[in-house]
Amino acid sequence: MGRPPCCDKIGVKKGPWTPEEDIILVSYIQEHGPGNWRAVPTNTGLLRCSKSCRLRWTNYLRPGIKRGNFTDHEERMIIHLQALLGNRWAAIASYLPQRTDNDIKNYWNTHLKKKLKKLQTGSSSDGHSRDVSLASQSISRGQWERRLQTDIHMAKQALHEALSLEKPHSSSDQLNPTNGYQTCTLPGQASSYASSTENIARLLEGWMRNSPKQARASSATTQNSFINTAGTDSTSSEGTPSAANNEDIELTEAYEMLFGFDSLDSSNSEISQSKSPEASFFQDESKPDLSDQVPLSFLEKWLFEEGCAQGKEELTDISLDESPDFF
DNA sequence: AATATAGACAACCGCGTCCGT
DNA sequence: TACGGACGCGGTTGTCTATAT
Repeated sequence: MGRPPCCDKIGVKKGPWTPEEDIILVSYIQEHGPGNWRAVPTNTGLLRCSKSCRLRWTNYLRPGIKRGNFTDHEERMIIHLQALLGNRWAAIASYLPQRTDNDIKNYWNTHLKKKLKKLQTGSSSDGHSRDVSLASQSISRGQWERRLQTDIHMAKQALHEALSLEKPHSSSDQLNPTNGYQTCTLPGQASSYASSTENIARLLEGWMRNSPKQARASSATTQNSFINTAGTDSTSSEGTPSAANNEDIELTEAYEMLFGFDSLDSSNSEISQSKSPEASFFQDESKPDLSDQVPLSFLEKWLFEEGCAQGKEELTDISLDESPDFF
């Protein structure tokens, strides 16, 4: 029973998006900004339901999206965040601003799940499995606490960042943040996305070069090309993971990366990227608020009430001193 | 060369939540 | 406070491509 499907109207198109549709949608959003998806099909003449438009924009057309070729770093982030947050892909994606929740979800389902399974069963005799299962499943209290720490820290920083960023934006040509649209100036890009007609031109160019047969693939790749001009593709693709061989090192690195505050401050960390203006743009647009992720204060309380000796001192630093400010 | 199968990923569906009225 | 519309999220399906037989 439930609600009738939003797109069961006759004449609503389904299936893969064509380049033409993409262009129409991008043009419209450049003009009006994302949001009010209900109005998009009517105003653009697209024979798509509002959901489909939103999804297409959020997952593929939005600037700053990096597609394919997950790096080791990203992979580890996903594994650990999944262990921490579960299948809350949107929350996980908020730590990887260049990735969409759908992308991460797909990557998890198609690659990481299998990989972890393989490693767990395949290396159960050589001691690696302990680490893998640790990464994917069970987390010891101490580790969990440290994650909690990091989460609190990041959440606080994100909030601080967001609050300090809000203030300068008041000009009328930047749409209301509540609809998630701002003039998005991305790193290394002088002109704003919103005013960049070059994006569309590049889209078209790419599509023209490819035969219709390749339309689907080229759609993705050309999107990449224009999207990647916006984002910083720090990954350079060849990061084919070799987790099986380097699991211990990787896990160590991953934990350092995830839990060490030094890495939070490092300029090339995804986490630190999530604090960037463009990240807050993306978060405003489609990512959940960090504060949504874990009821941290409650968990902190619980931890302290548990009287866990192990991470108490560590937690004291952040949780007692800082988190009350945050909440 | 043709067919079968597996893998990858784009897109859809349905439910929950938020927010305005 | 209740209601309804809009949006976001996670799970699932469908389709295309690559590889194996």
